[in-house]
Amino acid sequence: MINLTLKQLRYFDALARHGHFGRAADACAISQPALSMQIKELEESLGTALFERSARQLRLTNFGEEFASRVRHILRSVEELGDLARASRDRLVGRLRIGVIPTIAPYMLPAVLGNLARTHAGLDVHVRETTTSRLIEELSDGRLDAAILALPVSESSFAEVPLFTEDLLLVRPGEDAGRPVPSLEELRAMRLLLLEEGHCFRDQALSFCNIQPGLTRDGLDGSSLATLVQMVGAGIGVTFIPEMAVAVETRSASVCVARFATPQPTRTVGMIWRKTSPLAKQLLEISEVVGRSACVLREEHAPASS
Amino acid sequence: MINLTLKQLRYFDALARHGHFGRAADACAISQPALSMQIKELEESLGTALFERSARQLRLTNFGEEFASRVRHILRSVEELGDLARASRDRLVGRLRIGVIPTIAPYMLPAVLGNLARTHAGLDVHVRETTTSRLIEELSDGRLDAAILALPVSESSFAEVPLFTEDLLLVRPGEDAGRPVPSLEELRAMRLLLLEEGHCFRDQALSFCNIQPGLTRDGLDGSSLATLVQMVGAGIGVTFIPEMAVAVETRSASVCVARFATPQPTRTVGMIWRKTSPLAKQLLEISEVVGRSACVLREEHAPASS
DNA sequence: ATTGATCATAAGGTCATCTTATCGAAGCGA
DNA sequence: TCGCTTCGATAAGATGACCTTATGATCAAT
Repeated sequence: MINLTLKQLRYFDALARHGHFGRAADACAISQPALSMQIKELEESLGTALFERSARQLRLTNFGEEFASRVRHILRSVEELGDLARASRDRLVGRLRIGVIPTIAPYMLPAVLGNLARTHAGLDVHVRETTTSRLIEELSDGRLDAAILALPVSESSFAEVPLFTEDLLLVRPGEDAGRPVPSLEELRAMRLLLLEEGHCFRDQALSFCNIQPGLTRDGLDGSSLATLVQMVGAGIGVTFIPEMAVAVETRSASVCVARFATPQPTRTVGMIWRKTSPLAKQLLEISEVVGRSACVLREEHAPASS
Repeated sequence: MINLTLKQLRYFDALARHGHFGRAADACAISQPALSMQIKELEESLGTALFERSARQLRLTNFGEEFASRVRHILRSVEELGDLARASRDRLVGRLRIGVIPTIAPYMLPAVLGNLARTHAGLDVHVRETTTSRLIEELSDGRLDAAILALPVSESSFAEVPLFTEDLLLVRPGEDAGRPVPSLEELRAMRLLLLEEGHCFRDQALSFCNIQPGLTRDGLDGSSLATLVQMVGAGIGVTFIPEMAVAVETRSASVCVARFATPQPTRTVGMIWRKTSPLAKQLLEISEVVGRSACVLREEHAPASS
């Protein structure tokens, strides 16, 4: 097989343009013999003459003409590789695949996406909403670049950045407004509506109540916080929601939201990515944007601390 | 400026395809460290990571994906350069610009072009018809690849190949048929019709008659052999034509053609090209095709020797 | 804890490529 | 016709790019 080098093509291009070994060599910042030799080698490896050397003039052969036009195209493409690298070196650009768990996505994404669009124009954000375990799996094998979920994740291969910690609040039917916040024992006696298995938020609620994950009493699992809140509004039971969901979810339901006595249940929302990700630096930046978006969100909508 | 090498791009492509340093190195027939180093250097010169290296897996970065697709395109283009060279190395292909003088072109070209089309399919022949001096000029500065004309040309920078030598015949009005062929003295007394200045055939005729080129007596120069023959048919005078023109030019005119006594006037038709032309080898081939075309032509149509 | 897999690093040798110096051919002017 | 100049090719030596083998580091799996 022929083994051309870009160097040869660059020299050839210069010679084709200048039509003069000496000047072309200058243009390439090499000596004339070096250029002569490379051109000779190029012609030998092609098995064809590219130039016709007469005493006074240097001319491209028929084949050389065609060759030159292709070579120019190739050299341009190679230059573009460099441009592409330069462009993507500084700012994060292109596709960013980010996963978010369902108890965060609907509340944070609008603000986050809005802010990212402003701070990282040209970033093409793809969002995937699913459970923590799936996010971790997809992150691991490169189908995602980052994930926003409840910490801790404790995977040593991931970098973990906490964004903020928020309280979990109790949602009761509207008529319970004003009643004292139940103690843990009272809570355990109430009908607690939970998300389906697999949602970390379910586990967090159970953990707060000191209930073994296996020992849930009924099949009244909801597939989203919205569903749970609506069920609460219908008087079926009580549930938890995180602060960030309060404004959205309790607006249109006849429920009331109460803050637990300290120690309140909380969850820490954070962002994770593969430690090996070359986007690490930019992801840290992005995590700040995300964090700020979320704080604003929480402070605007959460009920005052009790 | 960035200085990429094709080698790096080839290695990168292999690594992108295999996703494994060891196997990619095998595919490139080099050792794994050699590949590692080239990839590292490539990434450094780009200033961006192309791969994300985790313990177990090798993955292209976002940028790497885009880079890979462009690199593949470039590598394909480079391969095509090789193909192009291989294709044009063997058979002469592409444009061939050939010049022919006007006293040859109309008679030889039909046969020559036909034969070339058969023997050198894919050859795109461009014909230019003009005087010897212009042909030489255009050949010199590369606007033509070869020329067919009357030898000798005596330019040391040209290769000269004689194709054949043909006799020049006398064309007289039809009623002169059967009359003895005039001697040189008688000929000089007759009204000799000639081509315009610049045509070598004019000079050849004058030279045969031993007339100084400056001393032509009247303004009855024709711009083509056809014109001259028609004028002879009209009884205005006599003229010469080369054997190859006899069949074409005397068919439709009331003229008769006579062969001179030996030593007959002759002209040698040949082909020339720049000695430095890389087409030299193929041009020699072509000159044979041309020569054969012309011989057949002459033998078919010329009147028998007296 | 050990082993195996995998990629990075190190050290040394080889070959490609560069440089300077020089040659050879050809055009050009005296 | 004889230098003189220009231009590309060639030669020889120096440098550096690149490859190889050997080894290190890391991480996962046993």
